[in-house]
Amino acid sequence: MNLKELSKLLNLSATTVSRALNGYPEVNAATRARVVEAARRYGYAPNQVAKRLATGRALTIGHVVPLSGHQMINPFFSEFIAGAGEAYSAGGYDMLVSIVPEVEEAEAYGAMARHQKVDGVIVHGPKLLDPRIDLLHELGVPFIVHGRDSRPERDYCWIDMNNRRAFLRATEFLLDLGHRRIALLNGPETMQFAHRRRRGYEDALAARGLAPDPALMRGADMTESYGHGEALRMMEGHDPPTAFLTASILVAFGALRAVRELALEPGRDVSIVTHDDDLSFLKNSGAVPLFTATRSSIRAAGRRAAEMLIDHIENPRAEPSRELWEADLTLGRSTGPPQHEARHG
Amino acid sequence: MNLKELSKLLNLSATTVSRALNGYPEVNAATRARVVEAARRYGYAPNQVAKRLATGRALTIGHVVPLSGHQMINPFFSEFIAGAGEAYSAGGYDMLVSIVPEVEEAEAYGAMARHQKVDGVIVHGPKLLDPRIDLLHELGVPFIVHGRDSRPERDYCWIDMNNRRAFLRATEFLLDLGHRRIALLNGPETMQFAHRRRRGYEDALAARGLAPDPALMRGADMTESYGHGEALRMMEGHDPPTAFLTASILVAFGALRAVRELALEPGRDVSIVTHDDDLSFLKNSGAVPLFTATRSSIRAAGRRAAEMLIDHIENPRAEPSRELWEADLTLGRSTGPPQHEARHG
DNA sequence: CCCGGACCTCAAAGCGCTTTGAATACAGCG
DNA sequence: CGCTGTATTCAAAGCGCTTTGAGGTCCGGG
Repeated sequence: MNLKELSKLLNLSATTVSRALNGYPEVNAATRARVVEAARRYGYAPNQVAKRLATGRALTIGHVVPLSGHQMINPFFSEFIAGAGEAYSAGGYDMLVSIVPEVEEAEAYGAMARHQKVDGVIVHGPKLLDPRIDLLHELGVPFIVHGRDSRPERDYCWIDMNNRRAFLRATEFLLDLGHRRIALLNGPETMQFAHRRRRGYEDALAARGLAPDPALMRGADMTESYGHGEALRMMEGHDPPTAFLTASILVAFGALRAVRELALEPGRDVSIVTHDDDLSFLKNSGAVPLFTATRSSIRAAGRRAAEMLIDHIENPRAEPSRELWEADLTLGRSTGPPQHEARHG
Repeated sequence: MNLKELSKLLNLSATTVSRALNGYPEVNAATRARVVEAARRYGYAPNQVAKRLATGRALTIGHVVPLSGHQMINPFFSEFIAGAGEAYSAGGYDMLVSIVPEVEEAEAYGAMARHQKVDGVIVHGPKLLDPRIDLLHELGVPFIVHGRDSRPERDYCWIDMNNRRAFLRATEFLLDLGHRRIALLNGPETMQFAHRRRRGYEDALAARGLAPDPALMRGADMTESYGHGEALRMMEGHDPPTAFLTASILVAFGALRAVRELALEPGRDVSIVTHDDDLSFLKNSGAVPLFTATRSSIRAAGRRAAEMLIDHIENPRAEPSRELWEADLTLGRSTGPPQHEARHG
């Protein structure tokens, strides 16, 4: 059933039927009712492809998801799009996802734009100096960055968490408890967010006159086994840390497992603070949460990012908008004063 | 730059340019070279929307992802699409993702099909008697089910893991070690896959003349905290299990955490066997894997499902194909004979 | 009774591509 | 030289929708 057939059935022109269904004012209320009813009865639904060609709007937003070097797909991605999906539904947009090896990432954006498949794109996981931002500017595609470049003064939309401050506060919190040897299990430090987190960590140490110890700092894809492996290695080294600051709850679970394997009590023998993206399948759960954590919902960010992008698409002349969210710092069961200080201080 | 402009520039008709670029044989080799070069130089890329309208093919495959009752997004989904994405790239297809509350799931398939946005869809997570299968048949949309209905004799494509046998083998393995009180931390039992897993578990028990104990069986969304909570409760109950069989590595990590909190040694005091979907961010890692597990890569299944669907779309008259994969059973560090038997047997 | 305006409806053009059916050019053949 | 066949190119129609610009109808005011 297409528009022509439906209008024939109704003895109306395609124009009128189209207008009736799209809510244009210049059609008689009785006619509209008749059209809507017929469309319902015959199960007519406009062909989106034709509609897109005619209107020039794709009503689609693109996401490019890179597979990291080790073919890992970012587990936060599904959480982000769960949020974005809500905004898309509300705004009548579809979501197009392209999954590509990391090295083809930029090209994937180019292809989406040139073929006019999408009205806008979301840029995930910006690197330190991210070429995609210039690329998208050149291509003239509306976009929003989840995170930001190191040149945020440039004219583009972004939504980000205050990574530096979150890790500054987390580190200060551990320092206040008396910890001096605090390990950082960071995300991949080619990423902007990880870079900022490290700065927060280092700034907090510096403010107390402490120098960061390279032996206590790592950066890598945020997996459970990374957290476990690095925590184990550090704890078994000489002069082990008394606390860990981890970049994701996945890493924190790994570190926790290492602590338990060493027959130590988390929160007493070793402290763990983590950033928590509030993943729906890995909750920081419990009446008192398991982990002391800086928390910012990645899903909420996805929802908001989608809203902002839609807004930007529909009002292209408006100023690019930015939002910087602060993370909560919630107290859990994984932190306490270091053993040594507790006994003697 | 569109086709008309490019052909004007080349002093050729749009027909010839289109054919040159699409590899049709009836165009002179020299002409083709000239066209291809010009397209490259001017950055011409055909408008996909127009192409789709003209050819009647969407070159897009749809995924509908439901948000469960508690708004949880299935973490396996991202892993599945990572695999599927590879097949789509290879076949020139795009991936359209629609994220909807569970109750609107069927309607989302209907909308994709009626609006002709997609050439086919993937059905995730079939329920016991899944209405989507009939619906898609009626709508005439090619589809493949990841999993299967309880009526698999009906004519549709599917790819599934032998869930029943995997859990049968896992249970038998624990029984062979001497375990008699084996807890099952299953997925949501409205799902076909969880239902089959439970049958495997029960069949294995029945074969040894053991009756399943309802106190040792649970089914729910497969989260870490579910695994932790249920394992803790069961261990603290009277007549606790000596082994756990869990439906996902997420649940297994939860159970492991509970075991450790009780100061018990996994593999010695309590055994854990899990199914492992081989998630890239939650590896069952180690020289000897952490968990004894039945393993089947959900990502590989995604890749294969996409290939099969594309095949089905391009050869609609062929018989619907099915594949049933067997899971490996790999030995890890989380299992051993039960304490009591070990001492006295 | 005529005219302007409000209201409703329509035919046709256009979105950018593919594909059909026809046209042109040229070589080879009898 | 006329004819057939092959190789190459083209004009035009069509995919299903929106939108423009125009036409028709009906009303009240002059």
